[in-house]
Amino acid sequence: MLDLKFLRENPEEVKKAFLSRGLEFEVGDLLALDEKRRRILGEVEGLRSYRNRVSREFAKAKFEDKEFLVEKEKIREISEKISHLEKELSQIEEEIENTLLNLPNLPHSSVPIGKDETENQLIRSWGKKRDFSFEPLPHWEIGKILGILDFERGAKLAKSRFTVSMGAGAQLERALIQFMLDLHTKEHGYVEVWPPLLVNSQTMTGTGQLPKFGEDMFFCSEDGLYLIPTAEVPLTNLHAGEILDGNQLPLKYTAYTPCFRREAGSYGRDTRGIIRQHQFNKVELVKITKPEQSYDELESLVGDAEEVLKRLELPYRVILLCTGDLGFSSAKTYDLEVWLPGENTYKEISSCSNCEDFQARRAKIRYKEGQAGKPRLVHTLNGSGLAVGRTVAAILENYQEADGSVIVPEVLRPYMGGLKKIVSRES
RNA sequence: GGAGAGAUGGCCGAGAGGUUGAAGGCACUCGCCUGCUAAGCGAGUAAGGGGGUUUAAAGCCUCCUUCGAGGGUUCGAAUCCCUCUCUCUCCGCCA
Repeated sequence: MLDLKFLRENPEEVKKAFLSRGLEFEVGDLLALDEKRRRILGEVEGLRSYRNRVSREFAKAKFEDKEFLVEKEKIREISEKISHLEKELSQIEEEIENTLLNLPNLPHSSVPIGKDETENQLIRSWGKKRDFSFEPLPHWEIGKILGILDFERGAKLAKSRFTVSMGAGAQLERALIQFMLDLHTKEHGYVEVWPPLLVNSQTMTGTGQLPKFGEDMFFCSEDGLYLIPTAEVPLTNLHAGEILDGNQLPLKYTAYTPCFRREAGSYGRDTRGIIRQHQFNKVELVKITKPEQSYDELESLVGDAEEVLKRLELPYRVILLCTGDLGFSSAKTYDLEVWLPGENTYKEISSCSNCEDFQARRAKIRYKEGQAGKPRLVHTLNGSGLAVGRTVAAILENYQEADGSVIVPEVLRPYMGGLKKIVSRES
C-alpha cells in the first residue's frame, strides 16, 4: 500500500512511477479527499475534546443543578453533531483505503523503464545448453512415454490443467521438495514452516492478492477462506500486526506448499504439459528485513534460488523485470528462467521480489530498535526456491535420452532411493 | 454440532458507569549503591492519527482514538445491552 504522506509530499513522483507501470492515475482526487478527511477530523476532535472536558466536570457536579441540565442538553446536541461527522469521516476513510488498496507498488529506481516483458533486462546466464544427438521432446511427451504424467485422468478427476503424477513422476516431486527444503534450511539458514493452505481475506489483503485479484483464487464461500496461490501469503503474514525486535531481523522462512490458482484469463497460454496448472507444488522463500538491508537480501535470495538450479545442473538465466512487467506488490523483481530444450525456450521457474514496505503497511508488520524509537515498517521479500512442477518439466527435458528414458540428476538420487534412470513404467 | 467460562499494556493480573491510558507484579532501560554476582534505592517503558515547532528527520508541545471486533444506551463506557470472532473446559463426532 502506498504511503499517503509520501503521496501528499511527492504527487508528481508518484504519478510518474505509476505511468512507468502503464497505469494512468490522477492523484488529485485522492489528495482532495485526504484534505477533506483531515479537515473533518480536526473538527471532530475539537468537539470531542470539548465534550470530554465538560463530561469530566460533570463527575464533580450536583446532578440536580439547573446549570447541569442546560449544559447536558447542549452536550447532547454536540454528540449528535459528532456522530454525524464521524459517519462522513468513516465514509471518506473507506474511500481512501479502497483507492490505496487497489494501487500497485512504486518501482525501485534501479528497475529499468519499459512497457512489457520485451524490455526486461538479461542480468546473467548460467550453465551450458546440452547438445542433443536427437530431437529433444517436450516434457509432456516424455511424461506420457514413461507413464509418469497422466493428463487425461487429471482432467477426469478434476478438470483441465490438473495432472496426475505416477510412479517415478510422483517420486520426483517429493524428492525435489525434500532436496530444496534441505538446501534452504541446512545451508541457507531458513526456518521451515508448514502453514495453513486456506487463509482468510485479511491475510490475502496483507500480501496484495485482495481486493484486486480475488478472481485468480479458489474461494470457499461457506467458510470465507481462500486456497493460497503461493506460500508467500501465509509466510509473509505470519507476523501481521506484530512489532518485531530489530535484533531478530532478518527473519528467513521457507515452506513447501501446494499452490492453487484459477488461471482465469490465461486461456491458450501453456495449455500443454505441466507448466501452468491449477494446483502445483512450490518451495517458497520469504524474508522479513530492515529497510536498509532489503536490497542486499534480495540479491542473496536470488542466489539461494539459483543454487537449486546449479546443483540440479539445469541451465538458466536471470532476468530483471522492467517497470511494465512488474507484479502488483513488487518494487523490484528478478525472474529465474530455466532452459527447456524440448520447447526450445526459457521458462520462468522462480520470481524473486522485494516488496519494500508495500505489504508491511497492509499487514502492519513493524519492528522496533531496542527500547527507544518509533516502530518502523519492515521490508518483505519473497521468491520461489523453486516451482517444483516446472523443475520436473525441466529435468525431463534436459535429462532425456534417445530411448525416452530420463537420467536422474545426481543430487536427487539419494532422495529417489538411489534411482539413476527413469524408464518406462508398465501401466 | 451441544453446554459452560473467558478475551485488559511486552507478559501476568486488578478494575463492575465519572480526573483509569488503565492499580500491583514480572520483564526491560537509565541512574545510584555495592570486591563481583544477587539484593536494594530512584526514574522511566503501548500503539495509531491530526495540528504545532523544525530546512528535514529525531525530539518536544498539544488534541483525538484504542481495554478481542462491530453496533447500542448515557452528559460520560474497560465497566451496562446486542451481534460477531477467537481461546479454554466438558459432551458428541473424527484422521
